[in-house]
This record gives sequence, C-alpha cells and structure tokens, in this order.
Amino acid sequence: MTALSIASWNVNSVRLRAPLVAKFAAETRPDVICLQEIKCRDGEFPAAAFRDMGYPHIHVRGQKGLHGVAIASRLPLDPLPDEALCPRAEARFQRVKIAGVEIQNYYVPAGGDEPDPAINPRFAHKLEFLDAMQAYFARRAAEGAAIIVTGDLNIAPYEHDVWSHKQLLKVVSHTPIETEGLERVRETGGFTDIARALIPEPEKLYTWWSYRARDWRAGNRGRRLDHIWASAALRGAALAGGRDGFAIFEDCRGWDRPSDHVPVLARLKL
DNA sequence: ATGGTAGTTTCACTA
Repeated sequence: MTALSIASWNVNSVRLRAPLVAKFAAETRPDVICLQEIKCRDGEFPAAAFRDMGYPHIHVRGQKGLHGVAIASRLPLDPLPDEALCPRAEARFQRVKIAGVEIQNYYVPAGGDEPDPAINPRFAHKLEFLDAMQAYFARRAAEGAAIIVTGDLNIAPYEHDVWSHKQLLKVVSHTPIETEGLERVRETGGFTDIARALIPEPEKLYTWWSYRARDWRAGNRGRRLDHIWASAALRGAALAGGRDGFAIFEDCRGWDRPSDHVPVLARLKL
C-alpha cells in the first residue's frame, strides 16, 4: 500500500503567494499541490520556487492576469488533454496522471453577483461550465477510471457548508440552481465528496472567508467552496484513513497577506 | 440596503 496526498488551494496570485505555499508545503508536505487563480501566463509561473520546495514536476494552464490553474508534484506527472472544457476558453481546467491516478484541477467561474443567467453573463457562464463538466463526466463514467476531481468549484453545496443557509439561498455560490447543479455533476461522474464522507453534516466546514469581513475569524462567515472528490475506483482509497483522510488548513487564512481561500487536503491509501 | 478588501488587466475590471 502506498500513500498519495493531494492538496488544493486557490492562492489568488501564485507570484504573490509562493512564499505562503512554501510555508504550507514545508509544514504539511503533500505529494501534489493543485492551485487555482494563479493569475499569470505559463511562462510567468514561479517554477524555480516550486522546485526549491520539492515540487519539480509542474503543469501550468495559465492566462494573463486572470484565472489559471497549475499542478505541482513531487512525483513525475503526465499531462493529459484538457478537452477544451471551459465554454469560454478560459484557463479553468487541466488534468494530469500521477502514480496511476488521474487528477483533474478545476476553477469554476465565480458567477458575479446576480444569480440570474438572463441578465448576468458571468452567472450564465458558471451554469454552462457545470453543464460542460456534467457532459464530460457522462462521457467518461463507463471507464471506471481512478480519478480525483479537485479545485475551487465556487459552490457550497450543503446547508452546513455555509455560515447561514437561510441568508445565502439567494447569494451566488449557494443558490438552489447551483447546489442542485453541482450535485447532478458529482452524481453523473459517480464521485464521492471526500470531505462530507469523512466529516458528515451538521459539522460546519468552510474553506473561504471574504476579504471584506472586518474580522474573518470572529464573524466566521465562511463557505465551503473548495472540494476534493474521488471516483468510485478511488472511494475506498480515499476513505481508508478515516477522519485523517481529509483536512482543511484554516490557519492559513490568518497568515500575513493571505489568500481568501485556505488549502484542503486528501490522503489516499492506494 | 449597503459596503466592505484584494489583485491585476488599473483612473477599471474580477472576485
């Protein structure tokens, strides 16, 4: 049996946040780190800093200034085609194979403020992106492949994934069209939400706290936007470790010049 | 009902 630990973190600019990633990597030593919102082109990724952290194998899907995803690994990785999945061709999806596991890294569109696709093109894009994910999973479901889906999905699916279910029902990230859509996507692919399989409701779980709060810790108005899912072939490996199989690194939100998201981590026993 | 902060594409946009 071998262990494989996979972290996911929306860093909100990898060039600015590379020192924080280094601190996290030194403390937690994940085998793989999936990043979102790197906000740079491929060639601007701070690859040398990641090599120094012990992650020489890197796959970047960047774009100028906005969005962008990257995967950094201690183990060799094989890039896989990204299927041009994003309906607007933004850098929001990539996939690789590491130690026999396919890792898919997503940055789902945030969707703007108004949860109505008829008047808000960014919300329409978010729903189109979910449709594209569902169609992709439907095409691949019969394979039975060992797949990890991770990233900033920008949706808090369950009641206890937000600080106030009632007050967020009309707020983008927790509206029924989004939460039901994400459930459909997950079920289409036969994926297990590792966090909730190991840490069931009603325990509150958050991975994001707004920059705009006066005191993020005191108010604790968080949302669980960052996810790690395991395909049916990996469900046993994902749940074998019990509660230690999943972690949220809330302390990172209190570091100097933090991201508004914190890292999440799954520990697989393959 | 409003505004609050952060980052990059910056006297404007996304999140």
